[in-house]
Amino acid sequence: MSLITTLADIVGDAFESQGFERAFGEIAVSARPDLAQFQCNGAMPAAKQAGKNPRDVAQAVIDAIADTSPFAELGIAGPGFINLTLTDEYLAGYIDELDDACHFGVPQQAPKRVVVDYGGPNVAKELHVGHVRPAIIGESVKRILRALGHDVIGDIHLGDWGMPYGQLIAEIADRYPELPYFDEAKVDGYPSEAPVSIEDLQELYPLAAARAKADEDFAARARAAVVDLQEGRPGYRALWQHMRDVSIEAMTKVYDRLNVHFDLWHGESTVNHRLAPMTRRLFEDGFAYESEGALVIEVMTDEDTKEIPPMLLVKSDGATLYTTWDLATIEDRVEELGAEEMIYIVDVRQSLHFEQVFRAAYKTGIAPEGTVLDHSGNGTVNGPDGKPFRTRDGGLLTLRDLVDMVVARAAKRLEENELATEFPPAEKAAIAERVGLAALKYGDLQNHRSSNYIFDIERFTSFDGKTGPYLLYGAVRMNSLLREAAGRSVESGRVVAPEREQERNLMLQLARLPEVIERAAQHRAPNHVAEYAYELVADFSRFYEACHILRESDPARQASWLRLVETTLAELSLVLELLGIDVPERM
RNA sequence: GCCCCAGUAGCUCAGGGGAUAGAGCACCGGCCUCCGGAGCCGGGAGCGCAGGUUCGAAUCCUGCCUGGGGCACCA
Repeated sequence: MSLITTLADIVGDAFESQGFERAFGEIAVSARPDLAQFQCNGAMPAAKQAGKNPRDVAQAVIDAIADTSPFAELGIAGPGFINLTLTDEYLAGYIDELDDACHFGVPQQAPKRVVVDYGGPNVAKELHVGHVRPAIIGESVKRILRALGHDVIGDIHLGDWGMPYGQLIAEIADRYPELPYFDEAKVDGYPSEAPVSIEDLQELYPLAAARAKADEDFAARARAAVVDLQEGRPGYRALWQHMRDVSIEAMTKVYDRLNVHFDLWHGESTVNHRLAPMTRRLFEDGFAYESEGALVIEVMTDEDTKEIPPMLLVKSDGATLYTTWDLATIEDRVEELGAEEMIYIVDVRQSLHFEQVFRAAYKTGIAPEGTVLDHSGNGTVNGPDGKPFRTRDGGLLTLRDLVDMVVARAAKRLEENELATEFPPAEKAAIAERVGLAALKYGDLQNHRSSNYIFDIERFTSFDGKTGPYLLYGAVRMNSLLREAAGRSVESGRVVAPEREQERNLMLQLARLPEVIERAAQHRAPNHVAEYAYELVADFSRFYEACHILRESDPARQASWLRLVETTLAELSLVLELLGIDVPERM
């Protein structure tokens, strides 16, 4: 159990014994570390409720604490804050038991089946800077929920079923009419080799899209191709499958580099078989009705004071669209995956879309009561001008180029600082890769998920201050210290009561992980974990300066300090893993 | 026009109805006979405006100003 919930139990018991709800015993890290380590604010609302004096209530609660042995100090301050400070022995005892096996105090919750929907790139288009946030944040959210014991499935939810693929099919048909995919008499036996490479697709797609705008005849053929594709015309399906496969192969390379991994590579197309039965049922059950030739679902209720437009279910030309697919995907996740919770890490600008889809899902029973549907939107990466990031010529920066840029900058910095110079070139390159990615990821994750931030490569790759490289440096230094200790046959032992402030602060910091993870999970906001990683390393650095471990003459204290380093490294490793940041052995 | 989001230090950003609002960068000043100085210690400076709710508001509510985004047959 976490330290803070242990304390909340003790104080909650005391509240209860005085006739109050035990929830008033909630404990927080003190806002005034000069006065106490922890605080409880419950006496003030409790007194309010009972019509009593808050300081009297606080005193009564303190007097009612059954076992005061963990506390060095218990006091009242201000209007009725209960201040708590632990004995050093108690704190050391708690830290002594912290390890991987007990998840560093992180409570394991009743597992829920959760789907995290993140990534969402389109087939046939190269990943670009706009995909970096959902990828990094989604991966972290997935890992954070897993750390709490949930059963989490990460699904990339590819954009693979819309107009773009009709346009591409039409374009390819025009250019290479001799390909077997366009022979209507043929129904199988298509080549296993893709007729187009990912580079071809990336070149063809913008051309086809532009052509569809300018050439009505082409646009009509593209629309017809979409309908044929969705109805299962074998040649089109085969060609589409090639496009999908080569795209996945290309994006996997980039995602792997980012340490982003999906359990499912589902997409819009995955639920194609559900579309017709679902829309038919919704119409028959009276949920969907005709409006301006299209089929829509009313999602506004009597309680709404704001206008919310109906959700478009089927277009007037009979085709489905992304709302239909997203609704069917909810159905699929409930029925096939047993999902109880679906979290969408998708651009915040999609919020109206999700609002409509979620309302429709609840209203129609596609999402059973109690299902959590949550659009936890991400913000954008902006350029120095505060607008969404563009290359110098106004184009979109590809994700691959972005990663290359950051890694190259990291490599240059290593050189400038004459670091890792004696390592073999391959290791040096691997280190630059990790430093660059840590810089990129930490630069992203330290911001709140939903806020936009300015991408500043110089700042992110800087080796000073609150950056990814600083965290790696901390971890590597701990590793190096432990290696040195092992070389001198110095062994770790039981954690003993801290003597110095820096030692005590590090212990208190180590004890905070559980509530950090819970808060991050609750808000789907990895920046809380990112902030904690920095604080942990910073507290370690202070401890490291103040307590010279290898020179310490008292063997018990030395063993305790070494143990503290081991615990810190283990916890930091966990935290960096939650952020998706890889640590090199040395650097 | 309606709706959503944001406005916090010179810059980039955190911040959970609680006490004296925090970091990093930049700027100024210290610290290696010592485990990795990518470090540590110290310094100044801030919640868009106006009301309201509350014992207590950066946080909740209302209005205004500024910026960004979104408003069915693209995704």
